[in-house]
Amino acid sequence: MAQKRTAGATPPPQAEAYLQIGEVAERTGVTQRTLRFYEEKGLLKPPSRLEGGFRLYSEDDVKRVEQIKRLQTLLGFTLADIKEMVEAEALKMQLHAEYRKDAEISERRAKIAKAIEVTERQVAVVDQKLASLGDMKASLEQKLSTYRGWVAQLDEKAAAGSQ
Amino acid sequence: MAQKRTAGATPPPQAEAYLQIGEVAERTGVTQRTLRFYEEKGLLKPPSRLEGGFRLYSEDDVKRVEQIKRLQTLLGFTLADIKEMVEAEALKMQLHAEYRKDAEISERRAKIAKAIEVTERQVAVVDQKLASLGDMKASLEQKLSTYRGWVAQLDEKAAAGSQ
DNA sequence: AATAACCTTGACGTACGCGTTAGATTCTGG
DNA sequence: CCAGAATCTAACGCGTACGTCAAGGTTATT
Repeated sequence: MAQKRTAGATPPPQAEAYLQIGEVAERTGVTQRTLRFYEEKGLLKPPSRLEGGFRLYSEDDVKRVEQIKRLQTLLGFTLADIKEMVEAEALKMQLHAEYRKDAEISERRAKIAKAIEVTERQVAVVDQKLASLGDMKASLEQKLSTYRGWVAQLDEKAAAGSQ
Repeated sequence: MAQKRTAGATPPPQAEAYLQIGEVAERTGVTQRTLRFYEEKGLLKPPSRLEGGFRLYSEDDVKRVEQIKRLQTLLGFTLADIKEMVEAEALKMQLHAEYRKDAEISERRAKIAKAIEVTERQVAVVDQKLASLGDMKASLEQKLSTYRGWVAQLDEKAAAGSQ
């Protein structure tokens, strides 16, 4: 066979735009181990595979990895937290898929209500962090202005001494 | 001896306002183990002791523990990061103590410059986190409004169906 | 002086988030 | 068709941030 073929079990959407794990690792700055680890932990959906078993990632997968990294390193969420958020996202997709089908309306209501609840909790957490960070920034700038005041005083003394 | 006496090696400032580790733990919500751990790691200065070896903490120590916890749990800094910040704070105190003494002016300048540099880096980090959190909040609220739109649509259908 | 309540220093255990081989398999270029 | 690069699974290792005994010593109370 001259062409790469994809596994029958989990074919990629249908386009040519796939990425192997090495490329994803390079583009996202995480290691291959980390990508497999996220998959194990349910943070990334099991990607499609080549016949031989090589993972094939989509651009969406890349975006999700970047999202995970931001949540983790910049905002200090645990992977468990992030998994919850990812699952909420999956739920949203599920809702979207059901949107045009004739599912039970009350059931749809319940799911949406749940999604709203989860999201509102997330907003509350983010608000708390924003407030804390704001306080912190204020106190840091307070410190900076104190330091700069000291430098100014030293400058004055130096000027007075040299006259 | 009818009165508790403090150890000669490291007497507390001089007042009666001291706290044993259990009280500090209770007031800050961390465990005693955590307080000793922070001390081991240099995040808390070794507190004074009673003759028998019991740790005696000050109100300032309590505040520092609370600060550490905020930095850690809300903002996601590692203890190593926090140690750096605490040391910067110690440097500030050192500067303040030297402030009225006749230390070398150029040396003082250098120390202040260093403190400013460290603090500015911290501000930059905080700004990045603020920006990320802002983005995140916006996208969460975007999601919320999408969900609420869905609910509204369901409401419409229900109203139409019941007429 | 006995006893409870609190504290001490080890020292080993644990959960999280990956790092690091190891050995086999698969893919790509010549 | 085969060398060499990329990937696979499995499994043990490691740094961080503590938890959890264990075996005592100290302080307060009676």
